[in-house]
Amino acid sequence: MEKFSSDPERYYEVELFRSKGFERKKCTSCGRFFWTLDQNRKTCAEQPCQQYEFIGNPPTSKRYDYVETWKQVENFFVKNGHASVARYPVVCRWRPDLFFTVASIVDFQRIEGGRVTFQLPENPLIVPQMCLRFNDIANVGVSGKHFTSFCMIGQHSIADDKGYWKDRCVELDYELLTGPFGIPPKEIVWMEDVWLGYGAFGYALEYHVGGIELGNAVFTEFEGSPSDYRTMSNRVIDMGAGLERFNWVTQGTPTAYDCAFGPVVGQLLEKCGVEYDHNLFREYSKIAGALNLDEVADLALAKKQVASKLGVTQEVLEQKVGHLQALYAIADHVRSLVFAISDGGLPSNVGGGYNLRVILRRALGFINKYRWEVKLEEIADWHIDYLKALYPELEEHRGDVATILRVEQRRYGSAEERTSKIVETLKSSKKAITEEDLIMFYDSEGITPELLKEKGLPITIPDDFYVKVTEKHMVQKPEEEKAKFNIEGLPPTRLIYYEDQNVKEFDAKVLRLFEGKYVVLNQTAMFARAGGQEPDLGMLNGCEVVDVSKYGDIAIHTIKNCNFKEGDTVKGKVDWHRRGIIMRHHTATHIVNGAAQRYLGSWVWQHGAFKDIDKARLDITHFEHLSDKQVEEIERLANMAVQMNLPVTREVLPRKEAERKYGFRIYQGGIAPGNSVRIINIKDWDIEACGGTHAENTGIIGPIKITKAERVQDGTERLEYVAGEVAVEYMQKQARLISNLSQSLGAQPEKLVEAVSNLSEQYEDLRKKQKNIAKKFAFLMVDKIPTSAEKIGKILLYVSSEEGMEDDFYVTTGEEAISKIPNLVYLGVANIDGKVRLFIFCGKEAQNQGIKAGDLVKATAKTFGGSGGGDARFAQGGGSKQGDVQAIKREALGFVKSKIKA
RNA sequence: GGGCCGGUAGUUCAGUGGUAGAAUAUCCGCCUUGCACGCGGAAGGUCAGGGGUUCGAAUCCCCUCCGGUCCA
Repeated sequence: MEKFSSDPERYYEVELFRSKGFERKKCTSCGRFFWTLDQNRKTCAEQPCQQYEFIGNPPTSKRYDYVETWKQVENFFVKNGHASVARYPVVCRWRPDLFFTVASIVDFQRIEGGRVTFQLPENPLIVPQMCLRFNDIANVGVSGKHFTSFCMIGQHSIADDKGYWKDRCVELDYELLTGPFGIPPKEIVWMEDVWLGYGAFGYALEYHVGGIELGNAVFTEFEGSPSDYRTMSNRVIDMGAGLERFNWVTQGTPTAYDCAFGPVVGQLLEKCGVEYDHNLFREYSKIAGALNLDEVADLALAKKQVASKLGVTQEVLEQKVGHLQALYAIADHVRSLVFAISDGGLPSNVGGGYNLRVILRRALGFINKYRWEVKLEEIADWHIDYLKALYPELEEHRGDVATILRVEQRRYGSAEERTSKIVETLKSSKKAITEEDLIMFYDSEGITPELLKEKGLPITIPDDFYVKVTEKHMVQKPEEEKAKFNIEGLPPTRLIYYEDQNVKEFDAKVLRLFEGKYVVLNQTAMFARAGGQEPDLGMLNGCEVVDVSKYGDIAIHTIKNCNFKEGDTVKGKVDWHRRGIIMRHHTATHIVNGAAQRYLGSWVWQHGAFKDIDKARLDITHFEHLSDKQVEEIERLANMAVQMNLPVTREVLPRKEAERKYGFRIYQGGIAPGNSVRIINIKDWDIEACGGTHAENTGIIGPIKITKAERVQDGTERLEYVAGEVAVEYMQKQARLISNLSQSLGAQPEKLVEAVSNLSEQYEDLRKKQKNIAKKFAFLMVDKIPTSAEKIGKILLYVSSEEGMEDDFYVTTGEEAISKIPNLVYLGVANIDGKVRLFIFCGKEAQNQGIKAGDLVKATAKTFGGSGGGDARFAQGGGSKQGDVQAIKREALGFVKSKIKA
């Protein structure tokens, strides 16, 4: 910042400032530099140095609604030589470091190897880019200006012969404000700023009107970081302005929400029966706008102050304002969800899906709290009705958005139910709730301590509660070091398989040999591991190739027993059988993806894929675990695509053309680097950007058999399948399994299920009968005991070992016997399978004599080297050898005698 | 991607290595003109699945499956 501000002529003084006579000033309050035409202005235009002045008093000469506001901006820039391009998806699949598109410039950044390049499909251009940001959720609905989704007016230009640089940029923005929007020039303040982006940065001029920042023109001139940078060959204008704010300034409504959501706020007010006290709210929002909730230490105190300034009680304010803020937040959250779901985002508990679930549940939480009768899909419909004029693609996804919202509302319902059950259990339990409990409930059940307190549980919330939770999640992960080769100066490997997929043999020059086994060639026909496809193998000069992978543009072959040196020419031979299998698996992957999207819905995207020789797998985004029936249906569709023998074509297109022609659906595999993309097109079935080897038509793939479907994480289902000869082998193996099973059960294959369930039924039945008989037998035995037991003083000792009787018998007999004969000591000895189990019961009277079953079992178990335990009344033990009943009896006799004497 | 919690009767759950339980629903009986309630009784279990440790596992360990949830 200092660097740029210390040289304003070089960086900030654009032509417009000179020609119009803008003055550079330093804010008397915060010290920032700004440019203005207003001679009397002393402070900068940003809060807290300046309050909003446009509320109820818009500085523009025109009033536009949200969509119209964009039309005005668009017309202006198109008239001035810009191409207007359609928005990019809000789910940011082309950037590895982002879940969501957070700024318009993100559309045009491609990141490879930590470096960023800018690619504009047109130059210059503008784009109404919907952006999602989840870093300030608590302020949404409250501050009047925070959104989780907003439209960034992106004005981008590369400073070459077609585009322009900062002078023209600022001139255009100034004309936009003063022209179509009719803002008096004196109202516009430009503030000096810097902006650091991913791998590039520049200085910037923010423009403010009426106390609010409308846009920020970043002049991205340097790449690298401020400590280590160089000037870019293609400097980029990155001007981003908030459509919501432009719209707001033209309307001067109490909050940006009142205008930015078109008719939706009105529809919500009506549906929920909420009263809107315009006067109160206008005054409130002027004050509240100055509050950033994150920065206010004592929220309650701040609210109290606001209330007293407005001359109402805090309760009235809370009530009137609370309803409205909740409605605004709901409108915002649902709009974000409409865009996210339309673009392939799914609420879940992982990745960006988590952000979506958070706002979804926040919206539902408000609806619940105020007991409003409104469904999210209804609100989504209102948004779509309004926004389709600007974003017609939303209409196509209306049904899918509703489906996902319904699923999530159901989930929320069951989560609520679960929570209240846990709260009830906690309330009725007498145990004190510890701090660890609180952390556990939050961490694993999602129940906040605030909620527990709210529900009336007597707990104290530690101040550092969330800090502790965060600490629990702190784990450092070991960084894996990749084998590095010095490939500097080597030319990119010519990849023959991209020119002619049918080359099986080739000659190549050995450019470099690392450690005698890593070979770099000038060209290769062996596919190098990429995009989840395992590499081709084969032979180089008769040496076995065990791996081929890519380091940047260079393919490295790993070989065994090298017999050549650098500079040699070698003969390469591709393992064609392996190639054929992997190729079938790869094309099958595209087919299954297409089948899943067709059958399940448009929210299905590839989340990852892997194509190997023995199997292939595809992870898709879907909100629930697939049933067997669904899997079968996908399998049926996939095989249908095979039987239709669809042609599979490959073409390499410039990125912008590919995107225009096929849309963003082509990015199933994630990031496709480079200026051009290779499109694999299975006619009328599936189109993806892909660098793999593919069959030329679907017919040669042969059968596709899905072998497994599992939920790898919330919102992601993994399908595993095999194709071609691997599928045939798989099916044969299955058939063999069934045949073996049916032979060993002696049942026809068709009757297997019936046979097994009969068997288990019979087993259950027998078990019950056996238990019953043992019980009856036990009662008979009890009657025999008094006559056949050994008598030692007042004590009766009875040792029982019945052929074939199991645990149940002895337990029942013993239990029954001591209840009838209080002076009985009962020993049951079960010798089964070379092991022994021992059950000992002591009647009341025997216990009074000091005979404890627990002690007796330990003493008698010694005779067979076993052990055991129990209480005075009942004990059990055993050993891993057979027990000698006579020895046990002798030991027991001795034990009883010793106790009686004592 | 990194964690954490859970899976026991139809249902909701208790059960810290020693005979698998409660509540509720079900069935039978009693009470009642009838219903609700009440009383008594019965039936209901692969303790998610597999392996291990142990004389003995719902309980401890490992793996798998299913569900939930937090963080980035």
